[in-house]
Amino acid sequence: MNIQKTLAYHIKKAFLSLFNLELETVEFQATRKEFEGDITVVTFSMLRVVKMNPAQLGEDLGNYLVKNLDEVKSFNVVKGFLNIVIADVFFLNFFNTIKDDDKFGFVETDPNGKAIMVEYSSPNTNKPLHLGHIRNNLLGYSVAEILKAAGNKVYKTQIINDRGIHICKSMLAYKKFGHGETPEGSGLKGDKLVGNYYVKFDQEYKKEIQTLVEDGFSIDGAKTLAPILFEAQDMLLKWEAGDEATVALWKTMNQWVYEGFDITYKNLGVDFDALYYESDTYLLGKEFVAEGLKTGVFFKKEDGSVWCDLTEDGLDEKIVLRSDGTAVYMTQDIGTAIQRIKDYPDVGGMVYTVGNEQDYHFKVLFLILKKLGFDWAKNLFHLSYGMVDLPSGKMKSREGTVVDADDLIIEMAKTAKEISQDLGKLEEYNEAEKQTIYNTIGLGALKYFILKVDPKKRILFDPEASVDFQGNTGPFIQYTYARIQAILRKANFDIAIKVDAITLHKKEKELIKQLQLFPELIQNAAKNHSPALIANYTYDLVKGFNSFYQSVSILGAEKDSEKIFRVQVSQVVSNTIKNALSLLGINVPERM
RNA sequence: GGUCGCGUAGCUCAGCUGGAUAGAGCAUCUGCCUUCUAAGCAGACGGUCACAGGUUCGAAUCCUGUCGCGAUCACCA
Repeated sequence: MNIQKTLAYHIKKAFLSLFNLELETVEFQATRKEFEGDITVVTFSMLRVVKMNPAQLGEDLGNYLVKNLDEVKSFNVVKGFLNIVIADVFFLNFFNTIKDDDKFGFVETDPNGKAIMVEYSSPNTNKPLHLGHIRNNLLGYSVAEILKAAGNKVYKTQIINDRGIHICKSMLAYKKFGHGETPEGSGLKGDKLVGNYYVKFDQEYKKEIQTLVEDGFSIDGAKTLAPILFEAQDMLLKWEAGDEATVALWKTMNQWVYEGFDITYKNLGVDFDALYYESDTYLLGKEFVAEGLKTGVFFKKEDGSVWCDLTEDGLDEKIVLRSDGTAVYMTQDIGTAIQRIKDYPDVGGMVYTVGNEQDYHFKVLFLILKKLGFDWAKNLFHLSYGMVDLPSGKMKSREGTVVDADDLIIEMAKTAKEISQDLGKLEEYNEAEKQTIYNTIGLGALKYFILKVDPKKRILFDPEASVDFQGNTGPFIQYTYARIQAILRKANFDIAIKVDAITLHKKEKELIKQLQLFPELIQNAAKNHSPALIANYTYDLVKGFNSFYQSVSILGAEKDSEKIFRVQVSQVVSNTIKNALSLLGINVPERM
């Protein structure tokens, strides 16, 4: 039974015996550092029930608790706050229950429970991944891991936007200017190669506009008249009609992109359990639009387009099928959702990791799925996150103002290398081992930098001012882990110690208190879909450990029992760091 | 214009279902490596929690309004 519940029970009992009154809730908070105590009861709200001054009430309750509860050692009252000091033995007993639990705080997955499908990444196939995708991938991956740790079965997935005008633009430019270039021949990553042609298309498009403007057209007029645009649209029609050569080129170029993406995903350390392609799911979407038309969820306008009326829900009308009968974005998303439930009948809910510019889209999508009568539709969640902006403003692929994902990962490892070489602590390792550590640290810095921020907020990323490696950062946390490993390498004993042999040091008690919060924290992070909560917790834990580390000697403790206990605390802390970071997709180095 | 989100120290961010004197990191300044890894620790400096009302014993937190920034309101995805 946790201490809070025990206290709440006894305080309610105290109310019965002291005042013959029943209390509904007891409000707790952590005791502030400047006061003595481990947990604090806020008595203000109780004053509604008993009319007395808060100081006296605190005294009465404190006395009762000390008398009736072994766990309560002493207390003090400051204004309306009853600060309670918990006996060491309580913390030591707790510590003993977790010290051999490798996965302390993680909840075993219920194999019969409902699964959650987490979608993330979901790129277009016409250009390489950039910093925006990195935030998406890290968030989605992390939330999936957190949901797992909280006891859910999880499938990671993405929808690949493999059809549409965007890929046709790359295809067209390739056809016109590519001269049969291949990733193998040019040594370029497939996604980079295809991305180059997307940029090439845009350049040609702009050139044509320029020419048209010189001929006297307005800019807006020229934009709709550029011949290359018609060619691209023409290509899309050919693709939809199943034209062999076009489909073949589409397949080839998409394949290049997938191979490129796979490398980036691998370097980033993210993965997927199931892949969905828009080109496979949009037809199912159309089926269900037809279905909804019958049941009256949708209606048809005179021109043949199909709509959903959401005005009663405070929204607008939304198109779900064009007048020419072709699918729109919404059609495809309806189909994909339904397809997923068909493929994975144990899925009871889904999380969509998509930028906040699509808040409205997902609001509508979820509503439509509800109207179509799917009971799982109530368990859909849009994990919406803010954009990553550069100091110069928005990133634009076509204008080349993007921070490329692959480049950034390499850049981070390079910085890690420079710092590490200055410090010179890795002499025992060979080059390959060193490089692995640089990658771990570089990625750790990047991932932590992005995940510690509340997903809702936009991130300003300045490529000039490089990501920090000191303070509230990934490397700082990794460093603490490595530091603990150095101790554990020197102290490889495994002896059980008696709890009554120890008087807890203040810092030790703080660490155990911090550890106690971990299981609830995981649940909380899962409920809120927030890796930031995990990041902040880990930072606090690590700060606590470093403070402990500097104020006592672990291996130089006076008594053996103390030494063993301190090593064990260090061990549990390092294991918790490792597990917490794994929820953020961050690895830990044994040395750094 | 309607809707949604954000606004906390010079900068980047915490602040749980309202609670004690609003917390960290970076930057600036002071100390601490012959002793377990100084990517560290201890401390100083730094705030009208955008603004104005309201609810409450108590508001950064909840409500209303104003201002600022962003997104969105397509037969684009």
